[in-house]
Amino acid sequence: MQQLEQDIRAALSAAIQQVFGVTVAADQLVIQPTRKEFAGSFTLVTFSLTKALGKGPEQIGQALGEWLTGHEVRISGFNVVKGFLNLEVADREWLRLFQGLVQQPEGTPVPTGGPQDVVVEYSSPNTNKPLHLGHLRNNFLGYSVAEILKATGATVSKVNLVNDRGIHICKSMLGYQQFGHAETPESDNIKGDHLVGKYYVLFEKHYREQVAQLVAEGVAEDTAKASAPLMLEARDMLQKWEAGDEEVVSLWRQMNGWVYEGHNATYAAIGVDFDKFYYESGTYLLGKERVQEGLDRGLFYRKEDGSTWVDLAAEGLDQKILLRSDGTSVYLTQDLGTAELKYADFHYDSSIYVIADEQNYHMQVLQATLQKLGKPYAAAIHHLSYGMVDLPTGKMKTREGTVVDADELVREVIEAAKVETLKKGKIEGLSEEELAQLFHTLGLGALKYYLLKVDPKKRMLFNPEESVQLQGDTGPFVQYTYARTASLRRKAQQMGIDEKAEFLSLGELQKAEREMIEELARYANVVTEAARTFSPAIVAQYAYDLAKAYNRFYAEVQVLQEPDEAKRAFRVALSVQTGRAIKASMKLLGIAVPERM
RNA sequence: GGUUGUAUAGCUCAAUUGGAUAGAGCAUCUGACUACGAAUCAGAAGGUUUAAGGUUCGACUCCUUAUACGACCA
Repeated sequence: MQQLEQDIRAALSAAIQQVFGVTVAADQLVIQPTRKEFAGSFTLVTFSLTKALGKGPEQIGQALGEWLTGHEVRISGFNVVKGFLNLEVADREWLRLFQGLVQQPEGTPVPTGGPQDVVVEYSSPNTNKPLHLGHLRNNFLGYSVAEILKATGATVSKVNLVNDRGIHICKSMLGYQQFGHAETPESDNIKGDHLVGKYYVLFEKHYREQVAQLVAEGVAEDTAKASAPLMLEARDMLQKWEAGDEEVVSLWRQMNGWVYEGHNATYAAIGVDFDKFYYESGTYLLGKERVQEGLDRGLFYRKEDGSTWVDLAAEGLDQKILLRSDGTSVYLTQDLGTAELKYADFHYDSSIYVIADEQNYHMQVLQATLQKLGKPYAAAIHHLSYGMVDLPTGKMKTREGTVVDADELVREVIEAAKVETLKKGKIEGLSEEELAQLFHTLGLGALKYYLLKVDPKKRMLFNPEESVQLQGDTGPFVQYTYARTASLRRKAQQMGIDEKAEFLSLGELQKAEREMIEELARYANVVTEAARTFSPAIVAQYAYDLAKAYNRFYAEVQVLQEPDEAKRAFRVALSVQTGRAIKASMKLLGIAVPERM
């Protein structure tokens, strides 16, 4: 398709030269897909040529259309509507294109000229609580973008930067010490991340009570927050941690271990993985060294209180603190260290950070600071900024207990898929294990598709009822369509139909067939665009379009009942190829497709 | 206060980056299973693209101002 469009551009450019004696570069022509209501596949917008050619838009369209049908065999017809020249591509050309797709081995990369060595950092959880709905959008996005970039032929490394240190981690540790009873995930049969999260919440609860108490006694709120006993203890614990206090570090290890186990179980359930883990406890010291380097080279400066700052006013940003007056590090400090480690490990030409848009400013500061330090890898940093997930009731808030837990949500979508699938009753003969697998595939398919179909940049609304729906623009709709093609293929094989027959001499195509080929041929464009914009939403939209087009095709033409042998084989091949394309597209979203459902 | 993002059908989202009569799904209504999977298909209805100006052959898209909601930085 990309090739065909280029050829048409070149032919149009030649036509303009021949007919009007004017040179217009092929890539300057405005070409777009023809709208459904008109005949044709490619449309030249002739408005933009009127000045250069000194003619009216209809006149230009008519002249170019006539020349092209006379000189380019692949163009079989044309029509002109106002400033639009609609070009019809010959059926033989569509069949040739289709033949090419059928013969292409699975997983053939789509070269885009984009980066070749990419690091995608995503997930990046705190080790004081379980994953929630917001993390799910992040994880699905990160995984999917990595898959999309792989499809362009790039080498992609997925990394997870674990936020395993800092005051918030101390809070859950302190909560456990003070309000816990030495329980373990085993003793209470609870996932480790949930156990730790419970004590983080308990800490916050008691801490708020202390603050409220102080405020009631007449203390100013800010002072109360800073001087509540629990906060003082947490700070004390953080200092002990930084000093390597044995008892504190050992508790830290134990509780983080529980969280890792819990998070890993969630990762396994949602089907995401990582090539490498980084831990902030392992990068903040390197970050401090970089701050010192900047200080030595006069790029950063110290204030009277001993804190270290970088001045990014020249870059349109503010002054930003790098080290506190007591010498402890801030987020930015450790991010400097992590960036350096990642580059040392992977020598990337593109480094993607999947982080919510609330950190837009922070990411600008990080990149500008690295640039100030003259780090060669700074320019390759790209912040894949995505919008937060809202609930019908508003924002998710820990305080108000409105946070949607990831593990629970996954259980719910699987259960919903199970209920609906059993209701349909089309799955006899599957074993218990196969059924469990199927419900998982469908439940996660619904959830992933729901979270990925929205433009990542945009804030989105999570509606629990809609997220488990199976009809319309949903993951299971696409999965269902795949299962249809698979079912049809099984029957065709039983009938001995050759799905790899020769189709070039088939003659005229039906509208539904032609549209199906056009959709299939778009795949490379879709991958290119999705990779360029880091947008799984484009792939989701495409998977939906494929499914929609196939179901229309399926309703309009007969496949196995078609009496003409050549046509029958062609339609089977079209179905098989559609199945392949759906499977490949869904794979880019991290979604599996079932053979039956 | 400063910076910044968003605003499209009742609801959730699209719109090939300035092109044709702004498209889908959900919800509502109508039709299609003794044809290959009805988790489907066909159709109806639903819009002053937040408001007001501007730029041009042409604006949901670009510019200005205002309003609403969000985020970040003090």
